[in-house]
Amino acid sequence: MEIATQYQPQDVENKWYAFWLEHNLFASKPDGRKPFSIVIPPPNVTGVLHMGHMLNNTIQDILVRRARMLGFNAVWVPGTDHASIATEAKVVNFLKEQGIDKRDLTREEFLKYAWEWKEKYGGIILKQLRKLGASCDWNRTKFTMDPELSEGVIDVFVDLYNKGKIYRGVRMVNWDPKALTAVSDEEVVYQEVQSKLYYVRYKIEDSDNEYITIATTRPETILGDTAICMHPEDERYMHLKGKRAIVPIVNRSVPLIFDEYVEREFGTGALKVTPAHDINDYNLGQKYKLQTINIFNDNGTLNEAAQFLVGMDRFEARKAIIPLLEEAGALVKIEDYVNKVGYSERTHEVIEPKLSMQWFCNMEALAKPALEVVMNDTIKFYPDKFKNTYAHWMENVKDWCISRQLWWGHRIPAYYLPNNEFVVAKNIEEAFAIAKEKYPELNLQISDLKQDEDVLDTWFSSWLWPMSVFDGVRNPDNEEIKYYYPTATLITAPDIIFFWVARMIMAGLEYRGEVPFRHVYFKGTVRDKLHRKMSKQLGNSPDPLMLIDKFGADGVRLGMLLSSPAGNDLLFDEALCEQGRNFSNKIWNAFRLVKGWAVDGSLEQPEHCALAVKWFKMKFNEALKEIEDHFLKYRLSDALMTVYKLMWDDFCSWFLEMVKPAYQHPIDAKTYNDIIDIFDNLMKLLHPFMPFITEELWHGLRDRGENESIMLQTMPKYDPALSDEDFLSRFGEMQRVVESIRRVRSEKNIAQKNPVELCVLKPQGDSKMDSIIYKLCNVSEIKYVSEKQPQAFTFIEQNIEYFIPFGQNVNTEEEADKLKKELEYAEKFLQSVMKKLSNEKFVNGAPENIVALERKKQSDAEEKIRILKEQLARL
RNA sequence: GGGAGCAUAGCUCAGCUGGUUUAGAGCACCUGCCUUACAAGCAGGGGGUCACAAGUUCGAAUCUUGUUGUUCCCACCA
Repeated sequence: MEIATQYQPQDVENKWYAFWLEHNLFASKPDGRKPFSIVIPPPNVTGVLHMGHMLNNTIQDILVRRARMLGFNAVWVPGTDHASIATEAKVVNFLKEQGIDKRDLTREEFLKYAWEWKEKYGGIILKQLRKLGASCDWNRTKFTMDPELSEGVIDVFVDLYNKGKIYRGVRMVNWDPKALTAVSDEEVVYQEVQSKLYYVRYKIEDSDNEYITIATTRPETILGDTAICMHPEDERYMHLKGKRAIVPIVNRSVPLIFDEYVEREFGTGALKVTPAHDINDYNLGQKYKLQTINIFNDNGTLNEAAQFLVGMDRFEARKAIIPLLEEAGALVKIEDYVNKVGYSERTHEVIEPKLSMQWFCNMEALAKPALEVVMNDTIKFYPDKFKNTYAHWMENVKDWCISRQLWWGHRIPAYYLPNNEFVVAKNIEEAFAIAKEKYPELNLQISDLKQDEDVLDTWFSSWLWPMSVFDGVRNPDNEEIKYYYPTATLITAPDIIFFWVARMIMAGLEYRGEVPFRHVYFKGTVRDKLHRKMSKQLGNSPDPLMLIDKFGADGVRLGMLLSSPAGNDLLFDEALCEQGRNFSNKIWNAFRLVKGWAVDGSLEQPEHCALAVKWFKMKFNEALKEIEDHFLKYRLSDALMTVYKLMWDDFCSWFLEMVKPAYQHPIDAKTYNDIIDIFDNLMKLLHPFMPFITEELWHGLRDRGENESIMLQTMPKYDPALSDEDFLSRFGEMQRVVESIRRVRSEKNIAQKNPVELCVLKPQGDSKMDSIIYKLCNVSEIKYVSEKQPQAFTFIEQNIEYFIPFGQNVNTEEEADKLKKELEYAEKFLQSVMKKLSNEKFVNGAPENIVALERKKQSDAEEKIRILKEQLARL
């Protein structure tokens, strides 16, 4: 059989993914087994795969594939999120490119375009996930605006409204003047910007020439000022109590108020108050019953109320107002200033605080039990440091603004009546029925009801995701939700802990009385190796599909995971994928080697092979224990590294070299079958990490049936009965002897093809272990001697002297130097041990076994020193 | 401004309730090898006063306190 020397992943990966789909191996239905479910954090329907998704979904796939092989009925539910702001913005831009303005469209027309756009471009990301090997049950693919999911969202809204948890009210909200919608506090990102601080003086009313100077970063809002505020204990302004000032340009008389909110040290200690356009000013306005003058239109231009610069954009107005202030003699000075400005996360537009009528969800009652389940570890966070962050937010939770002034999303099921009242109901018919009963005097027609124009915040559907994908909101007693809920593990990023994780917990407890997941694994941010976030502007974000093309999906999966402890950032470097690819190739070649051997059934199994098999099985078993422990703690990188070393070092470098038959010689059947068994188990162990190559090689190892897959095999399990400490330690000693012989060969330039003799200063040895030394080291003879050997390279293992005689060629000086170094080391070591042992307090105070250990160290070191000194003397 | 985390080899990280030699891994690096599975490889090697200081202890990378540096979260002083 011809097998290429280099592994070519492309064909293999496509072949097996198609095979898995064809045989429906990702599909799951409730049955008698224990469930293991994961719901995908739904990516934006318009999104394309980036490195963050790669990491996140690799982790999910590993957990799901492993669970399947551990005998769970595992399901991974895929889907996408409608992402109202992001998607609507994309559709608006798309239409603009075609010369269509959203404002010229009706809601229905726009939504028709949006759906068309979604059908055409949406869900690309799910196709891309297949390249990664994601074992999602694709038949279950959900979209947050699917009819049944939407129905659930509306049900929840109506229910919370009826419970009094949802209310409508005027509040200061974060307004995005580009998207023309309110956004939640969590969707605002603050950035430091270089700006200016303007000092402006206001004339004191009824005074000759008295002024008060304030400092502001937003002079254009002067047009909406309705007060000046100072600290009540500020000596400089005491005399102004009870007076009024004149706002420049508009010449409005406003009161001077005093409140402790003002920071005396900042600026002049006097603050202009614009209740309509600043959250703090708004609070002052409420407290002192100030007039509120809204000078902005929704798109951020100045309106009639401003009187001046009407129609101008807020940033233009900020410049244009300067000459007006100068003209009025009000501008005192301008300073450079660095301040923080809030931007909309989605549109990157500067947020404008705005008073508006919005819908809110009261969080207090929902938050309480949700905090508790995390604090008492009903839900476990990995790493658990995020409990702090979570607790802090939950304890200070504020009401959630859930309305968005958009069209793409779940429309709020509130229906307004001609008398300005409204009713909340699942649909217009129900609303009509309620309204008729409530207001018989209105003689209502159904056409009198006008539905609220706003849609719900995207997270108001996402928070139901672990329930809604199993239709558990609409239909809470169905078999699926009862079987799969709660899900096993949520894999997500810490930056959406409040947006999403916290709210899913609230919704789960509210609607099922049960947590939505047992564990939450927080992955880190994927950054480049210079610790910068991946971004389009920097161009430091590699295209995942190109990486897969270059290194294979298995290689990339490994690359993602090689350095990614939970909660730590992943510093991505293509070199990691290269390492993954190299590992694929290593496995591939191990396979080539094994498959290249001829098997001779008549041969006896040699001693060294029997021993090697015994050793590897034990080693494998030890590794299983370690790996199981790592998985329990979600230390996936460590689990992977354990498998990696088991495969590369123990299996390839040691085991295969030990059992490898001489060139063009056949191997005995017993050993061969053991090797195939071992290889088989290694593939199973590796499969969750590298699904493709393991499936390929698993099929290559033995004749498999047409429908067989490694996915359906049982994961090997740690067996405590198999471990034999004594054997492993004797084997380890032998390995160290082998390494020492190699070191001598390397240092003395003795080629592997030249056989050497090994003399051991010891009455007798372990012939079994010796058989391996013969096999690995090209040793012509191992002699047990009672005399030290002259003219030989020497080394010491476990205080036994070994000699490799080499005639006259020994450079005594060099050997002596080496021995001196070793001696020096041993003496220093002995000193440190003696320091401890000569300390009476240590000998009396420390536990016996620790002291005994130190005494053992002492005698070992003394013995070694004695041997070294003898050797030196002989030289 | 408030809070949390981190600081161990060139890089990324392990190191569990203090004691298994004088602190480990992977990558990178250096030396020698195209040896018959793999140069995407093999064999060998070098590299760290565990951020700093003090304390607790017979004993500290590990516990306490302080200092410095760094990251993240929350708040949002015009």
